[in-house]
Amino acid sequence: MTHAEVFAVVRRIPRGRVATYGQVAALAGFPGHARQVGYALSALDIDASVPWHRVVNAQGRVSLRTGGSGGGMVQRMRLEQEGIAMPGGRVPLRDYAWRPDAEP
DNA sequence: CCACTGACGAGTG
DNA sequence: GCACTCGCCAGTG
Repeated sequence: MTHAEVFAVVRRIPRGRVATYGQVAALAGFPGHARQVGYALSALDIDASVPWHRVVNAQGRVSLRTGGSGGGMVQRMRLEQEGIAMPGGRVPLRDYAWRPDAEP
């Protein structure tokens, strides 16, 4: 359950899709460790070579300090750049959730 | 090396 | 829908 493991999974998230913390943890082989995934991402740099912005919480919301230093705005901006809208301030997971089994 | 410190999730009332 | 509880690990200073 190292940060590297988490990043490896996050890097697999296809563009235009989002994954939840719990999903990433499960795919990394550590179901139930969603929190640690969050801790791992917290160590990431905003310019890191990882699509960390595609990771949202189970409610489709951006978990990082929303409104604080504007960090959350960066994530939202990047998501919209990929065509992922956030009506109501949250991502409609029903439509954008990443489905590894649905990949080509 | 020790202690602190966090991007969560699921269940219950 | 909201408030509260418990379970979890690795990195940083």
